[in-house]
Amino acid sequence: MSKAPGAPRRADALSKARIVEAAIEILDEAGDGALTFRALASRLATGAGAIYWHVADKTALLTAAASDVVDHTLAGGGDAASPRAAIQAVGLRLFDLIDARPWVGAHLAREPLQPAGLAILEALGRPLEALGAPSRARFEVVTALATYILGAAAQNAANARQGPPGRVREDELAKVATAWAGLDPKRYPFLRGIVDQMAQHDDREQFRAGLNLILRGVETLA
Amino acid sequence: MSKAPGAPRRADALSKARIVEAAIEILDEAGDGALTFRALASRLATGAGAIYWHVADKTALLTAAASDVVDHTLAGGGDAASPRAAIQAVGLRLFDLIDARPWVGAHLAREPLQPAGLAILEALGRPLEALGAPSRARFEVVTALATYILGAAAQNAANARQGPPGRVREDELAKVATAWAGLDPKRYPFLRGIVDQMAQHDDREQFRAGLNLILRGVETLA
DNA sequence: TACGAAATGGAACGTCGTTCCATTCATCGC
DNA sequence: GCGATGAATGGAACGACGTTCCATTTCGTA
Repeated sequence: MSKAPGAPRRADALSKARIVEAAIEILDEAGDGALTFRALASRLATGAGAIYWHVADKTALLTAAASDVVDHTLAGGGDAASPRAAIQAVGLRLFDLIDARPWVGAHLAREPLQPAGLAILEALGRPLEALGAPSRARFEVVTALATYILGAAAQNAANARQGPPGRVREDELAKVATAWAGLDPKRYPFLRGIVDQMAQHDDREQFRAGLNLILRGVETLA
Repeated sequence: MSKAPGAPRRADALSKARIVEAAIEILDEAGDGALTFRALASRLATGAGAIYWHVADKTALLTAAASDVVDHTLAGGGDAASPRAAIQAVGLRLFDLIDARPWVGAHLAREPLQPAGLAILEALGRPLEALGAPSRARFEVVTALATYILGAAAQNAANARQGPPGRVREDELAKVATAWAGLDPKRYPFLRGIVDQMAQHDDREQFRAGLNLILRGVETLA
């Protein structure tokens, strides 16, 4: 009687959307390593095999999950005062997203050409011509921005992998700082010289500074 | 009688150096996914358990392998005409290394603070003060450079993962280009506009262009 | 020559992604 | 109304992996 061929078999029927939603919950609660087809099946009260009817494999699952949260993050952008501010805003929004959900950064760095990656390129590229970048350099400039942002994402995700429990970032920094301080001064004079800056730096500010460096470089092209 | 406690039991005795060497061979020949403790044991004509006497785990093995090839690559640097040329040379040497051995890029992006990562920061940092970067910004500048370089490394490694057989890079680009051309013009106007640049770009030139953007930005700080 | 520690290598464990397949259920032609 | 068809399900099973365990061998030393 019902015309929809996809009429649900039960109220809580499986669907790609529901699977991705559950996957995101697991990733947010317990991180990268906790996303398992068994854990996912358990949370959805089904078998692991059933999931494969809706999702090709684990990579596709992570791609869909990353695309979901990235699209949502990028959509939240109001209009900025200047093209430069617009690009900064996109970068910082992505930084904050990956700071909160490191698994996005890890996956994005591993598979850059997924839908989420395209959305990032598009969001970065729009304000670009207004910034004054010559049109023939646009490809090089967006990819440079994306490379930097995704690189920072990967490293942030790597940092987050060791110490998940909350306020231990300072301890981690202190540990790295003492490790650097113990380095051979003959082989690592430069690192020894910036130990203090390293110990006191703020990740978000560091990211913003690097982004500004690229933007300054772009402005010299105009 | 012999004073060395570590005297080899046989001529082809196991050692960390020999294990790392064999691991590098496997990685170079068959890529990331082929490095297995079983495959490694088979190549060394021993058991998987014996390897653990010399190496803590797989991460440590990859870290040692990456450190080996990165140190070797960085050591090959002659003196450059200018500090700017020196930094460009370090970047391009690393790009070529990772282009030839994508597994290095994949591991470096996943674990940035290993010995290899420190060597990269040191190599980038030395020419920096001569470039005119204010000393209080040195930390931000090196990490920005390293973030960009390691980001490009990760993406290059990701590209290499799909099509290992030699001269198919052009085909890959063409495939991505037609995919972009088929994108919804309403949602992706910018990407549609740079499809041609994307189809014709050269990876190494693109990398160099992004590096130059950052270096220009640094020079505005002086 | 006998002993203890370094070193070895193969078996075994637990977990993962994925495949397979018997079974269920809603739909559609008769 | 009623089987037939195919979408959808879920649990068992497969093969491979990283890692652990342990019986055994080998060597320096007493």
